[in-house]
Amino acid sequence: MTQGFKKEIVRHIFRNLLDIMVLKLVRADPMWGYKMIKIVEEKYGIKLRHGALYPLLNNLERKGFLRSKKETKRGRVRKIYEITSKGIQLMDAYNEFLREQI
Amino acid sequence: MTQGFKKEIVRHIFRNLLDIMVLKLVRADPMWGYKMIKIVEEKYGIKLRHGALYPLLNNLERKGFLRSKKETKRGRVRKIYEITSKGIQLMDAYNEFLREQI
DNA sequence: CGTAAAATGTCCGAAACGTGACATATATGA
DNA sequence: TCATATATGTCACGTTTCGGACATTTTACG
Repeated sequence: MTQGFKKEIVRHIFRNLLDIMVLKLVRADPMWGYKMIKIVEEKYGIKLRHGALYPLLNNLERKGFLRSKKETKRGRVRKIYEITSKGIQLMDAYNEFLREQI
Repeated sequence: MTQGFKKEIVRHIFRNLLDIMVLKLVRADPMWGYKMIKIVEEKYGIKLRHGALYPLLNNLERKGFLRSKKETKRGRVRKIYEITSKGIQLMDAYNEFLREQI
């Protein structure tokens, strides 16, 4: 019954609430952009385009919801993002509102 | 604390999840577009533009999530929308997914 | 050595989208 | 009668957004 909409719902959410989903991912576990793409692909079957994700990440950092530090692991330079207290406040308020509404 | 984000969150949701919010309104109480505008304005302080709302409503009907019937009340022709079973299924699946995720 | 994967970045053209204007019809109250 | 409120619709224009391409660096593997 409900599973018929699953795919379009997941698509809808990653189209419209990508910023929220990114904050959620980073909050659960600090990580870098490339890893998000892999996780989202295997968990949800959605291919995030890095051409959209990286500018979004930089944007979220500029607005103070995320902070990043560069980490070099086996020669690979990664930008590890973690959520800021401002980001946590935003998410909590967002979740609260969604729960009330839905 | 969290109230600082309230306004931008409400804006964010009505920007990105307007279709979901419309389905929610109609599900709770069948109504016409103009009334939605009034309700959203007084409940959330958001001004929905009818130039965006009416095409959306027609779209949701075309996709089978809403159905409408014309009603004339004191000379005013209203298009009363009610949610279809398909619309209910979509909302239930959507809410379920959101709850899992958030 | 050459290819694929990891990792991030920018940018252009296309598509999607919202805003505000134009349009129409009736009712109400001053 | 005139303005305002109710009620819905379309459309052009500008903006925002998005996909795919271009670009670069290093590692891993055959």
